[in-house]
Amino acid sequence: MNPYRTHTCNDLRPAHAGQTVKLSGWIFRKRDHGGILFIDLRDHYGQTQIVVHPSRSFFELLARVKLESVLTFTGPVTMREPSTINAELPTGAIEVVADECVEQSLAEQTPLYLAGDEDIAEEVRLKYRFLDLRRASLHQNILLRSRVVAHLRQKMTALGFNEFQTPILTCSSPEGARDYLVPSRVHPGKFYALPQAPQLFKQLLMVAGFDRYFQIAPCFRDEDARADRSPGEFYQLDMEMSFVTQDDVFAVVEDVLYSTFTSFSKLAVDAPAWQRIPYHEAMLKYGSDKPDLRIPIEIRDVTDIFRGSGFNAFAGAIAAGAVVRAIPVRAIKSQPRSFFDKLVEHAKSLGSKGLAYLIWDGDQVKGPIQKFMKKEELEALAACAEMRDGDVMFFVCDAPGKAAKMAGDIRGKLGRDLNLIEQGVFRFCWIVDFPMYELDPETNAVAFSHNPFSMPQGGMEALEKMPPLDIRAFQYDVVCNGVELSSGAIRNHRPEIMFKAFALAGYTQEDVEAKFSGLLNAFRYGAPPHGGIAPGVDRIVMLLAGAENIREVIAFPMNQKAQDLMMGAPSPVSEKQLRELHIQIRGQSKPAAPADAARAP
RNA sequence: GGGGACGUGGCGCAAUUGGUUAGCGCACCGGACUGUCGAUCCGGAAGUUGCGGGUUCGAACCCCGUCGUCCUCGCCA
Repeated sequence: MNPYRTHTCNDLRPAHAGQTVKLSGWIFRKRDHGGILFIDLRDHYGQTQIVVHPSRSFFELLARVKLESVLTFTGPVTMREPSTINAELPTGAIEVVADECVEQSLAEQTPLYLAGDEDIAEEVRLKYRFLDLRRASLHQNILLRSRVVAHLRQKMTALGFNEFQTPILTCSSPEGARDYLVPSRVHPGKFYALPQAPQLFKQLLMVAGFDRYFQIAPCFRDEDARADRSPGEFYQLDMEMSFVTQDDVFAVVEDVLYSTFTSFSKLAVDAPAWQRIPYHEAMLKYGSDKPDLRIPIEIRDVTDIFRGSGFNAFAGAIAAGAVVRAIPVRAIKSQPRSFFDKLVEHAKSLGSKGLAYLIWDGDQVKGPIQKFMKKEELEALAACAEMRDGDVMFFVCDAPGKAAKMAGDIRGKLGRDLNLIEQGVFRFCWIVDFPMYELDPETNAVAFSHNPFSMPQGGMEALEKMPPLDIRAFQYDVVCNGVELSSGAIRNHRPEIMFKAFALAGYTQEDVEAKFSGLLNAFRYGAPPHGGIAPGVDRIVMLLAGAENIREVIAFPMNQKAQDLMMGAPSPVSEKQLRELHIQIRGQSKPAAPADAARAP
């Protein structure tokens, strides 16, 4: 018989009454009445009340033992008196009367109190992650993640995808984010890089004829953190398919994500097919390429109405190439003056010179810029967003990209501050038709705007005949509630189109050959048209868990500065290790720990 | 690298905005208690207010610097 338990802490019910059982777990809470002691014994599965009578030899030990100690109890399952049944607990109708007690591991006082619901500083939670993970909310989030990953695997396999592993030690990629580098011992001065994504490998698997690839793929990028972006590493449901169009990729992703979201959340989920919003339309209407469609505000372009108007601040800027974006909001005229003032301050903090607005009040239009506007101009503004009594229209004026971004930020802030965000729903959309190229704001040169390996829409003909900035790529994002869940593309599998695409961005054929020889070589021996996408697993689980922060769905996350406070990573290494790797630390920051670190080579 | 918020016993917070011995809840320690389920009651210990400097008769509070955490911008093909 197992020496630790016959049942888990969530197994026992009235039907077990009379049986002698053995339970092991952590002491979650104690209620000591002197003449009787109740212990809530907790394990992964649940909790069970243990009753200890003072006649027992271990009564004194248990009265003093610290919470979170691990113990094993043996005794009979007993029905509780009706008045003492705890309907809140699945095991609340019974209790186990302790006849024997074995201490497995006594705990010191824990640095966080696990039975409470108080907020705890992240630093403490991260340092004692193994304790924080015992708490119900985080424990459940990690379990949810486990079930989601299992579901993704099952679903992908059912759809005919094969799971692969790809190298973790690979080579640095010339484009994209900063790499994590691993020095080579055997090759002085050379480095491996951790993959930012298995992008090239999955394309090579398509060239190898595997047809449908997927992987729950670890990705490593040395970029700074955000609330929805853990530093260092994250996971993607990486997939790639041969002989597909964009529509085929969309169908798979809609199937997988819809089934995942409906399986693991009670919230309403947009049923496929999800709406497709061209990139330019998203930037215009929502001021973002990851719009939160739960916010019922649509931005308008009103440049033409302000062009030549009496409001010189805008009219002058428009003459110099600026645009005006209007953000109409319903029924907020009664907001206090401070609301508007704060919003103006917010706009200034975004880099705007101010934030103009007009208030539709009865049959009048009021507000700081009203006096500059002609009656017909006000009527045109009212018409473009069907302004009615009580509505307010905010205006930003700047260069097109900046104006869109500011308007989008203000749209989001209004949505949050005014509680306009639709609750209880996952709103999905595709952002499609990303531009292939954009102007580098510093050099004013044509540069790739996203993935240089995407197939340009129209292929070679588009590259040869269209103005580069008008060319769109077969590139797409899935967005859910304002969170970018994934990016993907139909790939460019034709070397001659690739050379041309890179040429427009200023790369010679030799550049491309030098940087991407592996992929190019593969494409010279028969490559299938292919495409794919890679939904972010952490973000999917974050949405499903309703978590505000991605660390809430990662068992062992790093902090914002990419440190693991529990393990102490990153850490200094010994001089011996550095020598083996042919590494010498530059500048002031010498490795701290080993005594021999100071000895110069 | 820039901006913002925060930093007070183990944990979460407060301190009438510069004024008595820095207070409260939880956890902890001691005592009481035979039916609780965030037990209750009584008592106790625990603080260089992140650190360093400055202003002041007097600083948790104001100023300068510094460190740390989080949010954000840059960055994330």
